[in-house]
Parts: sequence; C-alpha cells; structure tokens
Amino acid sequence: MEKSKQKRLKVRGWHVGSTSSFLGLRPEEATLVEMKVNLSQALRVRREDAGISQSALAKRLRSSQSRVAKMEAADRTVSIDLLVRGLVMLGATPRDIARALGRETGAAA
Amino acid sequence: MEKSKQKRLKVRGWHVGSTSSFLGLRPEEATLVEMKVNLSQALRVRREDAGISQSALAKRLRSSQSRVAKMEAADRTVSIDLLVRGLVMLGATPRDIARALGRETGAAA
DNA sequence: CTACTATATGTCATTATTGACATCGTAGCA
DNA sequence: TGCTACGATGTCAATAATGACATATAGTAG
Repeated sequence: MEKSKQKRLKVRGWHVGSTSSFLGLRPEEATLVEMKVNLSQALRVRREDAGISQSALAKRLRSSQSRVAKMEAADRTVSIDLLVRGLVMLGATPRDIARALGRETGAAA
Repeated sequence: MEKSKQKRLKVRGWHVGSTSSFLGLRPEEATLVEMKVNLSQALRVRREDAGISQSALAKRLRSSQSRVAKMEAADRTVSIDLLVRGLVMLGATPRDIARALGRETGAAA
C-alpha cells in the first residue's frame, strides 16, 4: 500500500486488483491496462491543475462530462486515443504523454 | 534487404507534407498525427528487427496483413490503440513506447 | 431543508475502427 | 517464363468506441 500519490484504482470493467495476476488477463493486456491507467491519472492531474471541471474539459473535447469521468476512471470503453486527445487538449506535449506512459505503477518492481 | 532508417512517409488520408503547416490541420491534430507516425515507424522497425512478415505479425494480433500495412503507413483508419497493441505484441514495454512517442520528428523548426 | 455544482455510472443510437477479402506491384528463384 | 512471398491499397460487413442523456451520490452554500 502507499499514499504518496494515491493509487486507489478501480479500472471499471477490467476488474484489476493489483494489476495483472488475474485469470484471463494476459501479460500484454496487463501492459495495456497499465498504460491506460497511467494516462487516465495524468489526465486527471492535468485537468485539476488546470482548475477546470470535467464538464469544461468535455466541452473542449466536444464530448460529455460522463465520458470524461469514464476517461479518468480508465473505463474499458475509452480508447488510448481518447485519453491522448484529452491530454493534448490540456496542453500536454508528446513528451509529457511519453513521460506519463512510462511511469512505473507501484506494483512489483 | 532494407535501407535501415528512412522517413519516406505518406501518411495516407491525412495528406501531411512536412508535418502540420497544412490548411485545416489544427496544432493539436498535428501533434496527434506526429505521435501516430512515430508509433508506426517504431512498429515497422521492431517488426523488421524481429525478422517477421506483416502477415506473421497480423496473425499474432489476430488481424490481417492489410491492416498491418495500414498501421505501418499511419493510415487514418488505424487507432493509436492498435499501434500500441502491435508494439506490445512485439515485446515493447511501456517505456519503449514512451520513447518512440516522444521522438522528435526532425521536420521544420 | 433546498438548490447548486462536481463527479460517477448505466444505457443506447450514432459513428469510427477493425478484420477480412480482393487485387495489384515487386522482387527473388528455379 | 511461371511461381511464391511480401507488401500496398480499396472496399465493406461486423464490431467497438463515442456522445448524449438520465440518474445517482456527495459536498457546499443559503
């Protein structure tokens, strides 16, 4: 457990407990989920740093508040594309996104 | 054989000449295209380094040769998700993908 | 309490992505 | 020459992602 930057994730629809180690979750899939979670966290941090609501970001993205909420929850129905688009709309550069992507996810080293 | 690293890109469907600077291509969209192109290049390099054909990769991805060709051509109908999945299937780690994503495209400064 | 704001979650019609297929060009080889 | 493998590109039915909507919960004022 940790709390430095919090890791309380639910990852809706994918049912990940401690990242991977779940029946039917191939290592490749675990990697993909991990990246999505990293991006979704980066999105939330950026949005909050920007001081805007989910609704406000949704407007910029021509999307809806509910979808932004799902994005930040790393819902299985949101694509990496959408997360990246959201980050870019919040001013993230490819470099910023790369940094978020590669972030280590606490789990086993 | 091949000629190692090249940049002869067409970017089907998006009609990018020198990355951005094209009417109707917003800076955010240019950023997205740039990232897709970077990923598609990384995919081709990885596949060739692995010494397998597009068909062989397609099989691993449960996709088709034609789609892999489009992936490597950064076709507008291929998602970042698909490119990332392809890279992961070729053994790329989130870190590898992050490196490819942030790569500078050299173009105009 | 009510009212308002922000966020979460389920559903669904519309839209975008995908795999599969056909076809074409090229290169190597016998 | 034909034959084979590899790759590129167009099309399209099937599938997946998306935006919009309804609704729910929690916090904060008044």
